[in-house]
Amino acid sequence: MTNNLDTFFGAMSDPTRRAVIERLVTGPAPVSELHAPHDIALPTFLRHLKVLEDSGLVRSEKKGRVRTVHIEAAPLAVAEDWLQNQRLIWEGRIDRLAALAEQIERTAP
Amino acid sequence: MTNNLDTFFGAMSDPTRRAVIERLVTGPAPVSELHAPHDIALPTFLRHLKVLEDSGLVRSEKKGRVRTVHIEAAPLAVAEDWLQNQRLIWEGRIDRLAALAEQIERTAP
DNA sequence: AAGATTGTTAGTCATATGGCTAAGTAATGT
DNA sequence: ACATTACTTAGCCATATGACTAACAATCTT
Repeated sequence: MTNNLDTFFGAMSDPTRRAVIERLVTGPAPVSELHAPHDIALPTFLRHLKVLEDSGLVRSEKKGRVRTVHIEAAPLAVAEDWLQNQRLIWEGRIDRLAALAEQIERTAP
Repeated sequence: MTNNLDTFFGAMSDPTRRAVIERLVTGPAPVSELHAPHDIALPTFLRHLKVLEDSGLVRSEKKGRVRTVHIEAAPLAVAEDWLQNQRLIWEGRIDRLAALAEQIERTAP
């Protein structure tokens, strides 16, 4: 499997798509409503939605002629965890450096 | 300003670049060491580094013939915050739904 | 000084990405 | 039935992205 994070970060690297996510965390919406604030052609917008759906960030169901889109929050959490992890490792390193500095302080005051 | 998150997420959407970040959170390293584990040509790898540097995730200094690269953790934190924010909004919505359900329960038991 | 290391620059190539228009389909409103 | 709404599909275009080789430059090492 080509890492999940690939498609996630790829999906989030576009402002239109991030805006859609920002909208969807407040609740599901039909395609037309999601499209409205964006000044791009509908087909172009639909392909952004497809990217989001392919990345697993979003799902949709069609009822009648309306397709309703909703967010799938899990991938957000996965990415958040990854970032947090990196930060913790990095901070741990800082802590280690601080500890080392302190140790040097004690050894050679 | 074209959102900071654009270049950040774009930078993180590539596995090679994420691997570099994962390595760099444990401490700075010269280009050659960063390149070693990756089975791609050096020039190709250098362009990945440039993407990371352009996105502000990484900086580097050259001393003699060795260029040492180190991470800039702030962008990681910014992205983590953004994701956390989205999650909180989403969870807030869940809470509101739960509250609504509870309210309905009480109204019509 | 000669050779090995460690990048760097330049140029090519294939594919992916983000945008468009035009035309089509399936529901729904009148 | 007909028009309108709400997507869908198909196809085109320009630019960006990720990979390569070849050749160059600047340090060490010996």
